Amino acid sequence: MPKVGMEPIRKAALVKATIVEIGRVGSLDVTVSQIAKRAGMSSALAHHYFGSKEEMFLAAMRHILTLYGAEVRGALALAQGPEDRLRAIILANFSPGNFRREVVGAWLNFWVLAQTVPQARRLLRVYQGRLRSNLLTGLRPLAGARAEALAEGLGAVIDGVYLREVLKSGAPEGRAAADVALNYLESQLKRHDL
Amino acid sequence: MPKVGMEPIRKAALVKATIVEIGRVGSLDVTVSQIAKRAGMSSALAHHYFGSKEEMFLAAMRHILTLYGAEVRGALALAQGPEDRLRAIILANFSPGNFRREVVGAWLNFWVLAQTVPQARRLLRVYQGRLRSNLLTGLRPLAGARAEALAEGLGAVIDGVYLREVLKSGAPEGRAAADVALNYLESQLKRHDL
DNA sequence: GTTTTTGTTGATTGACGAGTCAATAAACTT
DNA sequence: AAGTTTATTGACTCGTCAATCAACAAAAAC
Repeated sequence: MPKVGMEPIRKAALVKATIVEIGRVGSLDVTVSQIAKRAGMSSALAHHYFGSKEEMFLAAMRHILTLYGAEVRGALALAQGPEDRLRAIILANFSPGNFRREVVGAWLNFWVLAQTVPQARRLLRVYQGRLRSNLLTGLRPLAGARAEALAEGLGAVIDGVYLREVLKSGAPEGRAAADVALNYLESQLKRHDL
Repeated sequence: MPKVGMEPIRKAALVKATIVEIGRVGSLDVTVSQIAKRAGMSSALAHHYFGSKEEMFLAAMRHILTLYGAEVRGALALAQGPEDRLRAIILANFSPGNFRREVVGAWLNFWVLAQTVPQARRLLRVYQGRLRSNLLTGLRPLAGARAEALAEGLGAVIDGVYLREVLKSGAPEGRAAADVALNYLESQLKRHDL
């Protein structure tokens, strides 16, 4: 019963299913059939809408980045003043959502893909740029000329802490992870006074 | 011309070829045939010696960790006093060798694998444990009770900076990356005085 | 000098998977 | 009502690849 206007619905379902499957398997070694099945359609239809598996992966990443961006934006909307903004950004980066198996799987594989697939690299650059500029608006009033270097460092710390947290055994503790990054920030800002 | 005592030679060649191929392709999507060909033998022989592809991957990781361990040990041997030790460890982590395409590919995929393959996770734990204990012997005299937390943080910073550095476009600057980590250390130690 | 162990590979198996195609059908257009 | 667009899938193609096997050869052991 072909209803018209299915395209966006199907695409959304496929994107979601792609993320879930990557999380389930832990790698990009998922078949289009698996994804399509989870999304409740035939693999032929998946190909019809996305053309190729790689397109599906890229769409999935775009979706992850969209969610991430929305979360950060939401957190920033409530923040008052530079310190609070920075705090909000860091906490958003370690929110529970980012520790869901699917999201973790997506990020790790995203990094692998960014090595070789230009599209993926571009997306990663978007994420890094956004984070950087968000951090900068918070840092400039507090650190002046050192803001640039600090944003760089904080970005790296956030990624590193996240990586450690998701690869340790046991349930990830987002709050503890965020504290490491917050601590970095605090100590760097204190140092500025010297 | 079957010479006896080939096993270690063949295995070493396969491990090396595995690492090179992973680096070339940028993912674990390498075939046993590709690896065997690069190592100058038939794929059947590769299976003969390693049994399965996964075994090859794990052997390759063990090799990477061995090289890494040797480099750190070598750097530590020359270091005098805690500050110098810490400095040596950080610099070793950002040595040119760690930025070779093959090594980068191995690490990124290693992280992906650690999500799901227990053996890989165990190996990663070995690396983290070694780094942690190395850092601790340097940190304890300088930071006392805060040594543990600092080692944790420094480990994360090292991973994060490395990740950023290898994923940026353009040739990686190991020295600049190391400076971020050194800077973190310095600022955390200064803070201790307050 | 025969048997066993070690090294080696071409050929094969068996399975799986990405992407295509032809066909079916409902819904819009004119 | 005829034609076009959109939705949908089962069947198929074509390729790949991990793993196995049978066979051959040299060395070592007995």
